[in-house]
Amino acid sequence: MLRKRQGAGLEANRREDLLRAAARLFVEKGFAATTTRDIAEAVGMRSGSPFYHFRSKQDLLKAAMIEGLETGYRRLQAASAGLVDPEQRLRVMIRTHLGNLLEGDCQVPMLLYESRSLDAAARAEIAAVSDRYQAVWQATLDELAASGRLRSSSQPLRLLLFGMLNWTTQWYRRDGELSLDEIAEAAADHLLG
Amino acid sequence: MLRKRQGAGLEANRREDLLRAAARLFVEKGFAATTTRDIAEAVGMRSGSPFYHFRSKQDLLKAAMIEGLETGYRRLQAASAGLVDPEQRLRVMIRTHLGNLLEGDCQVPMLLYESRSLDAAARAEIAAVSDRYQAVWQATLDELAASGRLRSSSQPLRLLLFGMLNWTTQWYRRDGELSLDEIAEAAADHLLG
DNA sequence: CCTACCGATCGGTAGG
DNA sequence: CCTACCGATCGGTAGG
Repeated sequence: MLRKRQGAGLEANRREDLLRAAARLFVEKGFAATTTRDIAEAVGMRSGSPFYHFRSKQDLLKAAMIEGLETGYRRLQAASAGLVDPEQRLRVMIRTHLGNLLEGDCQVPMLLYESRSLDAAARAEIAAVSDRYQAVWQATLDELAASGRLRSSSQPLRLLLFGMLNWTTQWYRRDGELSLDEIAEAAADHLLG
Repeated sequence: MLRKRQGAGLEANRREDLLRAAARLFVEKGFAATTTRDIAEAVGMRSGSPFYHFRSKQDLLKAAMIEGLETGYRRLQAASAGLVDPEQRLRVMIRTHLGNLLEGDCQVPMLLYESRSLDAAARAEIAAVSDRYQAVWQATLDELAASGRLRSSSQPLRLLLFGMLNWTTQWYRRDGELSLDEIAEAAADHLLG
């Protein structure tokens, strides 16, 4: 019984290893340019072994995306749920989102771009998780718009805001001049009055 | 002589056809997921024929990127060069950039993302063309900052601005609610006071 | 620009 | 999770 539980735990660990390696490689080289052999090698397996844990390469992508999104969602909730003032909450959310993007080893929005490689069913599953993430933002932006602390309607604003933040994955460098705190502040300042 | 010139013209046309098809497919499916056979088929050629015009698949990507960037650069210059007021110029540049991104059939910034598939020499060539494009923006943003019409330093701002604009390729729909004019205005308003 | 083709690679599977 | 393998596909070339 104990051995059985331990076995299942180890197996789950290997699955996690594969997911992390896959996410990193998919972001780095793109889904199509990453081979399942690359992923296997990254975790010290032989070429056929990933298929013991995942049915297909697409399945690996789907699982990596969903896990990345859910981790980000949990972090966002944990950081912002207690904040009553919507402006302060937005600032914390922006900083948390940048952390989700740039402090981990998997840049989810760039991964999301790869959903073109999935079938409609998988894309729908991912869109559902992604929508939850968006909804948290929309609620706070609506709150700010209602109290007059945003100039314009809040839906196009959400899209422009996500653009500012998500595009950082294209130019941010850990050893660059700007810290995440500074970027977060600049983005928030340009949004709020 | 006339026939010769005509022949060269037709050949150049086929080359252009290949470039346009390649750019569209590379954006749509990604570089690695697009086969040279896809590109050949898109212009009615057989699988080996693209290699009469281009040495390799990478060469096609490089040429498509450079041409896209140069076309965009020309449009940007043509639209903005005559404008003296920097604020008005910035607004026109924003609108023109959105046109470059979303009115053509090749979304250059998303193509730029594929430069990871090129070698260092090709990447450097592309970076040089891209830098010229950026420099036009930086000059106008500096001018605005110097005259106090921008809140913060203008270099991080340029990056955030490009994020707002380039990310539109991820959500903009031609038949959606927002027009390019409206998006351009919203972006400009959130940048300027 | 086409025909015919090659060598390499890749996702995935059977069987243990 | 490994070994051994298959069928398909792909970038690219020779020769015309």
